Amino acid sequence: MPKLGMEPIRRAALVEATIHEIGAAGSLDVTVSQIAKRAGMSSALAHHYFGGKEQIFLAAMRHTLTVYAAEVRGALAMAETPFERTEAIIRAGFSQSNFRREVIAAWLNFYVLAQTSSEARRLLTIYQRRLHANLLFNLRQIAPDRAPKIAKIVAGLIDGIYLREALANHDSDGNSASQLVIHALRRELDATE
Amino acid sequence: MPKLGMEPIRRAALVEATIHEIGAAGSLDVTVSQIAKRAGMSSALAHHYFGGKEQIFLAAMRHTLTVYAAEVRGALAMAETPFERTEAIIRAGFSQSNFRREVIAAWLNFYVLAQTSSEARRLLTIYQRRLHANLLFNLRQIAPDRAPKIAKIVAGLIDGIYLREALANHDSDGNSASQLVIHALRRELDATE
DNA sequence: TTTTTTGTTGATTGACGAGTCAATAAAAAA
DNA sequence: TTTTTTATTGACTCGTCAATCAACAAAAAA
Repeated sequence: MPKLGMEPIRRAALVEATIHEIGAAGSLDVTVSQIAKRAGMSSALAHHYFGGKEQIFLAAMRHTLTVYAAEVRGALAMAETPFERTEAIIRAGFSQSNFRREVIAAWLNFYVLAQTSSEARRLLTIYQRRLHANLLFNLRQIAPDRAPKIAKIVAGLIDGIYLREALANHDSDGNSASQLVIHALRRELDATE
Repeated sequence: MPKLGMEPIRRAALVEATIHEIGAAGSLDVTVSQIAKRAGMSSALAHHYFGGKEQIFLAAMRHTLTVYAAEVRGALAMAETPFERTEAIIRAGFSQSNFRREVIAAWLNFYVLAQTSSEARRLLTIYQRRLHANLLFNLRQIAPDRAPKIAKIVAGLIDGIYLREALANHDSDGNSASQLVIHALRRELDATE
């Protein structure tokens, strides 16, 4: 029954299944068989298309990053002023979708993997640079000289508050998280020195 | 050759070895045999004293937290004013020792484990609460009403900047990291509203 | 001295899992 | 029509590893 052109479909299904399985396990401790089963194929086929486990993981990470980037772009498109755009970037980081179990698991395990996998670290660096560049570009139009420092603070706050919120015992509240970061941003911008 | 009173010695050796092995692997993907070997005993003995793998991990996490808490206490003891004490807490979070490979690995994997292990989550909550309470106590003496919000921001910044610095490509610079957080803290305190 | 407690390990069990391979089948190209 | 390319899997290999157990040794208690 081989229908041609299956490759992209299979790959997408595997990526999707990987993200789900990692979310369910909370770790990278998932077997290729589990992933393949959820994606509706044999583990041999998963190996055939991706070569190995780590490459499947990296594809899943790449996908998570891509989705996140798209979300940021979407939010940016709706904003007018540099301040609004900065706000939009912050809010995008705390959107509901980023607090889904699978996404949280993806990020946490991404960090762990970044210690030892150079490809994972490369991807993480891309995320960090992109976030920083986005913030910097908009902040420069508000406070040119202080922009670099403010960008670092906002970026750090986004990551840090996200981490705390993601692992908190109560349900994560993206809204109050955003508000907190935006508050700190205002403080920085209001200072006149 | 059984010398009595070995238990605490063995346990300590296993905890130490676990932290080293996790640091070397970057993940929790280390075998009990590896740990036991580094600690100079058979894997059977490790099981004998700890019961299982997860309990060995948790003991290692507890130890990491304990060391960190001691460091904070030490730094606090040398500070006089509430502001200095707040500064001390921040600096303790970015001390050299916290940027050692094993410590970074311990924290990152701790976060991952906190998703699924209720004991790991409990420990993490203790860390978060303690940090927050420490900051709050000192900030209350400077800006009573704004203290809660400022504490959240500082705590978030500590975690977030640490994460970025720990996974950065360059060598981690605890000093500039502390400076950044302290700068943000000043901004909050200088605001008069 | 006999018994119990504490320390210790080699050997084993039982399970699981990554990656390979040969074989099958259908579509497309020659 | 023959051949090549693409899709697909069951079965298998080789390895690993957590956890258990029987057994041995020495100190302490009875």
